[in-house]
Amino acid sequence: MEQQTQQQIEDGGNNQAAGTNNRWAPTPPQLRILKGLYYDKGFKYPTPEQIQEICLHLKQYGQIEDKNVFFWFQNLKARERQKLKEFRNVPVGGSLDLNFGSTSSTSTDRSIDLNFGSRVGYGADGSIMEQRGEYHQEIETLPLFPMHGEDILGNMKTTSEGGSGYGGGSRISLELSLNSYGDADMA
Amino acid sequence: MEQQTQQQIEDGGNNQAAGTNNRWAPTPPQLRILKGLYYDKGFKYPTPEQIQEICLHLKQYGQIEDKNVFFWFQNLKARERQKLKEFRNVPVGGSLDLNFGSTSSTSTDRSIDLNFGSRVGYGADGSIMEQRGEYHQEIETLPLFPMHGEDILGNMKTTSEGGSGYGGGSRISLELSLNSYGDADMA
DNA sequence: GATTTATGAATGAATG
DNA sequence: CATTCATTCATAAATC
Repeated sequence: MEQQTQQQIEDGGNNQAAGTNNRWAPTPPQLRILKGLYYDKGFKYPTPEQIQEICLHLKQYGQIEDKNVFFWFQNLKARERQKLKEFRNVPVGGSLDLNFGSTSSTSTDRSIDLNFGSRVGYGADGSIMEQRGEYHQEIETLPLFPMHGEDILGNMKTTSEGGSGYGGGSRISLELSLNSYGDADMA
Repeated sequence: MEQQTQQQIEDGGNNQAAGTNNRWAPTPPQLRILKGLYYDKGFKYPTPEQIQEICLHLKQYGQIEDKNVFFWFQNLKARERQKLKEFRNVPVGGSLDLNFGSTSSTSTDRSIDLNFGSRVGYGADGSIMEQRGEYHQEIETLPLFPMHGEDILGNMKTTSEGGSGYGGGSRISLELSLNSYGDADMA
C-alpha cells in the first residue's frame, strides 16, 4: 500500500504525463476550496465525515481521495504551528518589549511528560500495563517466540530453552512462520 | 502500511545516537517480526507482558523499548481500523455551513456547525488504497457546499486544459473569497 | 541540471 | 481506542 494510484491529477494546464506522477496535487479549484475552508472558515479540524464530504465535493475538480484531504489539513496545521514555533524567539537584537497588555498566554499546554523511560502506563482501559515496582522478569523462552531452532528471522536462538513462564500471562504460542512481508532494506 | 520507498533505516543495532535521533525507527528485522506477529498471527492485542517479551526479543535487532512496541501495535490497529471505516458511506445529513463571505454568519470565529457529528470520528487518512479503479460519484448538492446558483469558482476547466478534464461538472457554487490568499495555483 | 523549496505522505508519539 | 501532534521521508516544482 504504497502511494497507490493517485495519478492523473491535472492542474490548471500543467499536468504531467500519465504514469509519471504518483502524488496527488490539488487542482486550483480544490486548493481554493480547501484554503477557503481553512482560512476563511477557520475550519481546521474536520471530522472524518466532513473529510469525506469535502473529498466527495472536490472530486469534481479532479482525482482526490479522503486521505489527501486529511493530509492536507494535517500538514497545514502542522506547518503553521511549526512556523509559529520558529518565531518564538525574536531574532532582532533590539530591546523590544512589547507589552501591550494583552496577556497573550498561549495556553498551549501540552504537558509533555516524557517519563516513558521504563514502564509506561499505556493501559488506557485499565486492563493492561500495571505499574510493577520491579522490572523483574524472567522471560527467557518466550511463548511468543517459540524456539523451534530459529526465530522469526531465522536466527538461531542461542539462549537457553527451558521456559520459565510466568503465571497469568497469556501463553500464546505464536509461531511466526517467517513470511516476508516485502520488508527489506532497499537502500 | 507497507510503503517501502521511504525510510532508510540503516543499521540493525546501532540506531538512535545520543541527541541526534530521539525517535525510534524499527530496523528491518524488527519490522519483519512485528508485522509477522500482527498480520501473520493476527496478534494484535499484546498484553503488557507480551509487549515486554516482544521488546526483549527485538532488542537484539536494535535499540527498542516497550513503549515502542506498544505504540507500534496501537498505531497499526488504529490505522487499519481507519481504513476500513472510511469505506463506509457518509451518513451525514448535517449541514456544514460553508459560506465564505456570503450569508453573513460570521458571528463566531469558528462558525462551522460541527455539532452534528456526534463523535463518530474515524480515521480520514488512508482512505481507500485498494483497487478502486473507476468509481466516481455523482455528487449533487452537498450540505457542505451549498450552492447559491453562482459559480464563483469559475474553474476554467473547459478552457485550455488539454488533458483529461476533471470529469465532474461544476455545479456546486462555493463562494470563496478568491482574493484572500492570492495563490490558488502556485503551479 | 543540480540545488533548493514546497508540500504530499508516512508514522512514531502522545493525549483524553 | 479515537484523535491529534511532531517529525521525517519523498518528490514535484521552482530556482539558480
